[in-house]
Amino acid sequence: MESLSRSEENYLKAIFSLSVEGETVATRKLAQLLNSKDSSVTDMLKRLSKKSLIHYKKYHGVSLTEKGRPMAIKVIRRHRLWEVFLADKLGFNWDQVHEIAEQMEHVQSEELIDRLDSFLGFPKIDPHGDPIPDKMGNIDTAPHMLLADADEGIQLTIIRVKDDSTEFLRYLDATGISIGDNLEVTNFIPYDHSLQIRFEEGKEMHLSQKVSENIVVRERKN
Amino acid sequence: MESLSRSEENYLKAIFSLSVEGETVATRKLAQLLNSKDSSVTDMLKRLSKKSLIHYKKYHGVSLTEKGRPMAIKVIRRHRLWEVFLADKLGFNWDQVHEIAEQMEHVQSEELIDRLDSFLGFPKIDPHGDPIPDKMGNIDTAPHMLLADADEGIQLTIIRVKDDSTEFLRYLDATGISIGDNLEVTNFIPYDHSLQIRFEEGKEMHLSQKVSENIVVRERKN
DNA sequence: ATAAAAATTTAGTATAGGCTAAAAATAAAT
DNA sequence: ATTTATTTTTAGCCTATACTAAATTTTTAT
Repeated sequence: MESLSRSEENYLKAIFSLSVEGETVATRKLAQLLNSKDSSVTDMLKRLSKKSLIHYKKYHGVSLTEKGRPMAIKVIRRHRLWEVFLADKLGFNWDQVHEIAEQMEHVQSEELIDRLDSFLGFPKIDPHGDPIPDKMGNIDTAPHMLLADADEGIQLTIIRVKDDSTEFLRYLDATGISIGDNLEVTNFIPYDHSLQIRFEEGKEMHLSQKVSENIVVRERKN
Repeated sequence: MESLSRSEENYLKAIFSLSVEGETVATRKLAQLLNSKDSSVTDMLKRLSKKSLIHYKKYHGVSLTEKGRPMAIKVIRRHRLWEVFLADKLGFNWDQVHEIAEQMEHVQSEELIDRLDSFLGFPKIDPHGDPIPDKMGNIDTAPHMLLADADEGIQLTIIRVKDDSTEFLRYLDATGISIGDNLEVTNFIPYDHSLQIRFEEGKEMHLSQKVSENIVVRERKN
């Protein structure tokens, strides 16, 4: 039950979000995501390993342990709940909430988060569409894919974005793309991997590979 | 505009709250309030002095500069607004809010605090009765005194508490003493500096010196 | 006005967490 | 199967912040 430092929490969160079932997370990827140097990451990995929060074998990347995973999920739960608070209660735009939530997520109080959850009406997703883990650490993982990987002609719904950066979200706002929009890919252009899409209401649009790789969709049931 | 570390903010806040017009704050008092060693305080005082946030002359205590004072007030504003949020919106008791607000007060975002202020309806006081500085740093300083210093027979209103600790606040809850209560001192006992008080509704009570020194009152106008 | 007590500062040390540059291990390419 | 490129780790260093013990200054008491 010892509590973690801000840095340790950030590392766990980063490891969790880079984790893919069965694979291990590379030092370099972590350094990239955390904006720090590979050598600094190695240092911290050793510390986390000593605390049994991660599995670490020199030169072979890391994964969360049974002890570390729930702690990572807690940080993510806090982050996403605060994002909902900022957007729903304080009226922040979805491109502003991430940065502030990065700070709020480190406030330590289990009761605070439970009360916040209740105050917000037990939201299931944050403003970017990411699922919010419940108190027990259960996290919704409905089938989904990147818009970039969708086949032509399939009916899709945008369920979330992968990139939470201000720049990307402002771009989506500017082009009128939102969570919940229904659309289909009408044409995949192999040359630059860009896509032609058509929204339910008929509007058509052209998206670069980079954009379509940061939009998460699910097949529309019905 | 460079922003301060958590530690620096805590020091400024502590200096502010120990400051008395015209006097200087002693190293030892700060160490006491911050739960750290005199020598650690000396170190930090030098750093704050180098940043021109405090006036510091070796062996003679410190005071805030024109640059440091508004920064201290900002931290206090954040702290008290979060306390209101925790109590009014999340339903925390007044004895629980201080500790959590100690963490939330360090979240850096001017816009966050302004929006929070508005969301809360621009409250004037926090759950302990302490005045909340406005956006410009103006802080209400109406005449007030300690209950311990009040003369017998004067009509008083409890406007705040000096000690925010869980123990003290639980004691007040248990004895039914709240902000806003009207009372008068009926008898001062010189032997142990304790007081006999009578509430407006007639209830009488005996208070130790320690308790009466942590209750702030004003003379009841009318 | 000194001596004793109290407060403060200095000197030296520790820890968390980050960095650079060099060394070592792994992966990729001929 | 070597060589080359990439990734990762090690070694050594730095800053912020705290600590202990010793030295110094100020205050208090005789």
